[in-house]
Amino acid sequence: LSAVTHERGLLRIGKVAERTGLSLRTLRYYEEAGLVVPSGRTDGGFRLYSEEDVARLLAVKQMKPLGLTLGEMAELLALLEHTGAPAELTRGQLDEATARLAEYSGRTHERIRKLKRDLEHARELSSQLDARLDACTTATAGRP
Amino acid sequence: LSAVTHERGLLRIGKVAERTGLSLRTLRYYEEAGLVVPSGRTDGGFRLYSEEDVARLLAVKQMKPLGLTLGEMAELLALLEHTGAPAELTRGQLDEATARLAEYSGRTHERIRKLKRDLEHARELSSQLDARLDACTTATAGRP
DNA sequence: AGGACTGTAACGGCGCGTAATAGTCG
DNA sequence: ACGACTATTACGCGCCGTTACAGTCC
Repeated sequence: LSAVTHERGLLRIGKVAERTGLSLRTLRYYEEAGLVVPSGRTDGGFRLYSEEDVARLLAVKQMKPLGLTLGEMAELLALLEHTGAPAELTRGQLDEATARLAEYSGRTHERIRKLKRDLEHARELSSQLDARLDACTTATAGRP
Repeated sequence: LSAVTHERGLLRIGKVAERTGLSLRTLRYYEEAGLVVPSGRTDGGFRLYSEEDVARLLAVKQMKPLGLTLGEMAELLALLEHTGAPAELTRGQLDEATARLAEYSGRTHERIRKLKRDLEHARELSSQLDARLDACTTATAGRP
């Protein structure tokens, strides 16, 4: 069995957690949510992740800032796969996929605007905090 | 009673929700969490918010992007109030407040870095989505 | 008096963290 | 057979959304 997993380059959950920076709990939850389902299991029941699975997990990690639910991320990933070869889709499928992509695109642009606002607010608060911190250390310096 | 609330400019929860953009549920929860407790109540039990309360709520809303818990935001607001007049604090209080402020300042800087990373990732995904969207609409255009 | 508003209480949900317990691997 | 790893189950939390039902205001 070990020979097989090594040949095919399958990883158990611990190594995957190491390489992705995601917790074991998160990996199991992603499977439960249908977001990233490991390609296999050992006879004993251990999850086995392929390199593709890992790539998908990294993609998910990158998508996190978009603020989508896990279900939405699953749909978006599927959408990106399906539209990889648009020629193989029927007219109806292509229209549908395009519409869904457009929606996610819109939400992403909106999210970017929100992130910019958040960053601005964070900067304001940061300078306010630092100013107050200065005032306090100055006040401390002028003590007996 | 109406005369009193109008004289003092006290608002009921609905108007406060309108002006802050926060939901009724959120306002009630913030009170429960000790984050923003309305200055008064009517005899019948309706919450009455002062202009100061509203200002505090808006401050809270601005702080949201920092990713603090409601309890931490409460502490930070209290900290900013207490350090408003550092001269009135004992040496120990000032040291303590300064230390706590420094911690929040550090966390804020960290958060800003994270927001920048998130924004970058969101931009990447956005352009990827838009490119795919282009490919799909182009494919659609070249159909019968 | 009636309609708009507000109160409390309770359940639900997402995205995990955190045990607790038991089984699997090399 | 031993230690390291993993499985499932279940409870908890933060931050609310969402009823359901009852009371308040003008």
